[in-house]
Amino acid sequence: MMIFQRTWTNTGIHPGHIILLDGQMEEESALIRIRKEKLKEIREDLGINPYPYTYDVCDYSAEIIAGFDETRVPERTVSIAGRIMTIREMGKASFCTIQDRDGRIQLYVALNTIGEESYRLFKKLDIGDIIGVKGPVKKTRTGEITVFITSLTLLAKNIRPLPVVKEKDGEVFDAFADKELRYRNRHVDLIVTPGVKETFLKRIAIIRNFKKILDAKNFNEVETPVLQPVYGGAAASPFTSWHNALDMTLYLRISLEPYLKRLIVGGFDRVYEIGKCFRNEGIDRTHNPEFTMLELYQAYADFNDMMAITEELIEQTALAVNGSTAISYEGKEIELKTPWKRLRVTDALKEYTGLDVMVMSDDELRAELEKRDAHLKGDFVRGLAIDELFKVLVEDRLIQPVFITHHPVETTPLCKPDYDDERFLQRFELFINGTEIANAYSESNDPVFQRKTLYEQSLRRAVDEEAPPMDENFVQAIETGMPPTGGLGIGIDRVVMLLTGETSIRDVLLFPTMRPQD
RNA sequence: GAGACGCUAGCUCAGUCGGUAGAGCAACUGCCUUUUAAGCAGUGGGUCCCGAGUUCAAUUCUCGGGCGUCUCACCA
Repeated sequence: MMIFQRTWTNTGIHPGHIILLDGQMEEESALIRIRKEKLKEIREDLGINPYPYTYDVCDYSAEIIAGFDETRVPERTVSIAGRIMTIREMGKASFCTIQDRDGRIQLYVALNTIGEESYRLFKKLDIGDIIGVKGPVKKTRTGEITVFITSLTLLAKNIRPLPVVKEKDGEVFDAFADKELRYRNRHVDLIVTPGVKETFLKRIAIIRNFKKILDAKNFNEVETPVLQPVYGGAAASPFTSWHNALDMTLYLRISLEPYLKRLIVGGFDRVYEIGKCFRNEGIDRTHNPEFTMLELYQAYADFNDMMAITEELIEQTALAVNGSTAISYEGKEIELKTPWKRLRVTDALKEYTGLDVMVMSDDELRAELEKRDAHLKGDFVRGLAIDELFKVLVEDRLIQPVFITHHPVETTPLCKPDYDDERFLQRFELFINGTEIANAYSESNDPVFQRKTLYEQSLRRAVDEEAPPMDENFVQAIETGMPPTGGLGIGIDRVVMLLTGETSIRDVLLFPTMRPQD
């Protein structure tokens, strides 16, 4: 949309301009002007309110078509509302297609059936208008199930024309293709682009199914603060805000973890939250500044239990929304059937690169990093070097689901070390299609250890600005006594991408973050 | 953060080796009572993203800016 700033010699509003909310004016296109004139004619000449209050919707397109019975006499009469998507006018009779909640259905509008008054109204209608109609359902000569309307009610007049997308035999013509326009005008995209609404319905179904599974396991869904005086639970740059009355800085959360663990301490044995997290970092195909995480915590459980839950959530949800565990993504065939392979970080490195980091010296690790042009933030730390080598050399080769386990202890302060080798953690990350989908720990609950590691992590802020600051209240919660706990985080957007076949996170977010246009 | 590409009518796109632009759909007028990318005849519609420079002349060339898309690097 182009915005023009003009000054007018008189103070009157030029009739050819629309005032925008910010006081600027948009030059009005002829298309909008003509539709506003029709609006006036509908009100004044026909005496019809183009924006009435309700309509008695009794039927929906998909159900009418699915339930059609050709032998039924007399025909079934329906009452349906929707948006006009096509109009084919033939003098004293017309066909049009409306789109409702579930899909599209054709209407037949004949002068001698609906009468002169209604036909005059019909002739003033445009693609994009919302109407309510009643009438019997019949098949046309060419076999299309059609409502032969006997009653027409205008429910909302459109004055901003929609892109006209046509379809024949599954082929789409004049698609609303400009991705920028689609993201900025998602309401239009949802109306005119085939498949978009279905993608978001699938997203809704995925989240609903996750909740169903967790609720059945007696997890309690909770809500924790988005605005936090101290952020933590991940290594990331936060968004910063300011509370006027409290005269203090508040951060938008970067993870759900710190408050969910307080609830475990408080006696909720099983909690989860599905909510937005915010990270002030770059935007690309797989990253949006705000994104949705599932985090769950289960008392008296460890990372093995989290693996079982992860497998169940993903496999069952794939079956629920796709009817299959096999998915095709970017031309790759991925099989989500459980159980999934489990591989230690160090074994994965050995398997995919031949490097046996268990026997390599620090200097050898350093040399390997340099060879890949990979760099650590701050001083050399052996565990971080191993983790970095894994990220650079192995991650994107993990196409089939695999639990990568036992990361070096230096990668996070929030996880318990493993029983028999304290250099490694009881942690896993789930990789599918080269992307981290989930991350889980046997959560650290040793308060002395926790205070020490979080303090050490806060010191890393000197070399790594993404290291979170010390969270005293969180440590005190752990000092109160947290039961042994398994914790799991799943990137919802990435799961949705995987299960819908979308390759850009923006195509699974209704309203991706966009820069303002001017 | 780096590179490539794009921005022309409401939408999808042509085009101008520098002389202010076209098509299809949409719109408007007329015809048409079973069409379906309906059809036929006609009409209108554009600060060619913004700014500067070069030039008699810039939508086109050069530079700068804006916004976006894609790829690469980093964080989930």
